[in-house]
Amino acid sequence: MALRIYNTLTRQTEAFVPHQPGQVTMYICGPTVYADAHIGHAMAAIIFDTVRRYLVYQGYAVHFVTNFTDVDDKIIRRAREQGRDPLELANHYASEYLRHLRELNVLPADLYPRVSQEMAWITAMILGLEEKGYAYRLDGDVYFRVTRDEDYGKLSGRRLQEALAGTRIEEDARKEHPGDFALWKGAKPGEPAWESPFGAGRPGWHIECSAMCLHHLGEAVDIHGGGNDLIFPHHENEIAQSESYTGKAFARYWMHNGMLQLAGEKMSKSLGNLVTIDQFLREHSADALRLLIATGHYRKPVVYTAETVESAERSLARLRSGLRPAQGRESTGEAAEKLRLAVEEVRAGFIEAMDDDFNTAGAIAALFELVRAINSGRAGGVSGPFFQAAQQTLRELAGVLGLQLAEPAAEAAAEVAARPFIDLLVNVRGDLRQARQWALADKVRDSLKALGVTLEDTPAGPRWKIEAE
RNA sequence: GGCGACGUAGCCAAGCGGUAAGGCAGGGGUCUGCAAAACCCCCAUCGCCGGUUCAAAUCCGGCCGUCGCCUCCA
Repeated sequence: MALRIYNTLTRQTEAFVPHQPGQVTMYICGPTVYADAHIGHAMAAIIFDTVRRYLVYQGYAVHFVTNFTDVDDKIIRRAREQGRDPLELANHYASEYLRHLRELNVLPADLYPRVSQEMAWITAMILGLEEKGYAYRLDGDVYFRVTRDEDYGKLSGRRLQEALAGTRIEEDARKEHPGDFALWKGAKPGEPAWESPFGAGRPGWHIECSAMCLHHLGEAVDIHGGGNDLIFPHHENEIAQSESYTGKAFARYWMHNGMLQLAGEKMSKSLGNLVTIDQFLREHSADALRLLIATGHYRKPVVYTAETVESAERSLARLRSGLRPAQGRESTGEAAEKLRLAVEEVRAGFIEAMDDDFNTAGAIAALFELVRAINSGRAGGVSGPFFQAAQQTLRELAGVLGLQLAEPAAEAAAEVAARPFIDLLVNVRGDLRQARQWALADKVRDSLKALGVTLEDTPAGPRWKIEAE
């Protein structure tokens, strides 16, 4: 078996064959930076990070580019409201976003191009399109001529005539065709503008990604991705521009992730039903979000509720249980052999699932089987190389999904201040147990529990942790 | 109105023609002074109605319901 990917363009799952053997280029459409990013953005970033990690795991050299839209109507409006400079505002949210990505354990891209720094490439491309008859000027604007592009609509499955019926597009009588979209917008007073052969202005939304992608990754990328809300019009228009410009297929595989749903609706800035990444991370770990997302399939919507997050947290605790140290000293024998075989099976199952269009849910099922095998082995007294190898495999495969399986931050925080006092109480309780003073010992444990400290007695002695609020 | 996706146990969710993965929650047991954790066991015929097939959750048709896109959006 080898990797297969669902391609939005063909609506089929296809064998993955990159242009250059062993090398993969990925371009993922990044956010427009004008407000705090929410966990829907995080979901897209996490999904494509997982795709990337798996490709690397399979030995590909991956060149990963994701952009920032830092020139845009919404940025300008927001900046005006706050009396700030648009680019300064965009830079602020872009660096915030980069911080979020780090916190979510998303690997950094090789490059984060920004519209404001790619103007030469953008205007050159528009000029090229105009020369080929795919674009026309209109009162300082430049539009793409959709009727000139014979296969326009192939990604989203919309025919040009159909798109017109029942559409809510404001008819702009000046345009040749209602579906024509702006490549360049002439400058209006008070707006940031760049000089160009068409006069001062700024790029339309779609052209930037085409230009940056062509500039940094060449005429044909292997994987071009983003949220499924970008299929139309954004990616449809990217294809139209890019292929009209180069005469070549723009992207080999189009991948689109499903939306995060809050209260049964897509989470979005315009609907206002959002949880920001900061809000989420104040109460939960990055692992919890990554696991919640990986539990489903990337093309389907993810249901976000207090209950599904809580479930993810508990599942995570179970995954971590596989990492606890061995207790016995049986390095060989039947139980050890059983564990060794389980590791082989789990790895094969994990790869088989991931090869099938990144079936992370199946991959996680394999992880849980490994956890059970490890815990079972530990209970059976297994230790030594096989036990270590099993745990190492768990770490490694979890890592492909971007899961770190670190103990909760709350416990780490306790190490600073409360640790000596808690240890003191735990020791006193230990003495009480020695003296068979069960009632007092239980009182200490119950009191600690009430304060959020959970105490467990294990063969290796007591262990405690602080529950996150 | 057009294009598309989806409906699997209390919840989340794989499977996509050969007789239902996994997790959470729940029940029983082992261990434990008692717990907790861990381990063992139990817990669904797949929205509804027809059809194709030796065989369907999986294919086809109809119906009901949910969601996304068609406007900025990951």
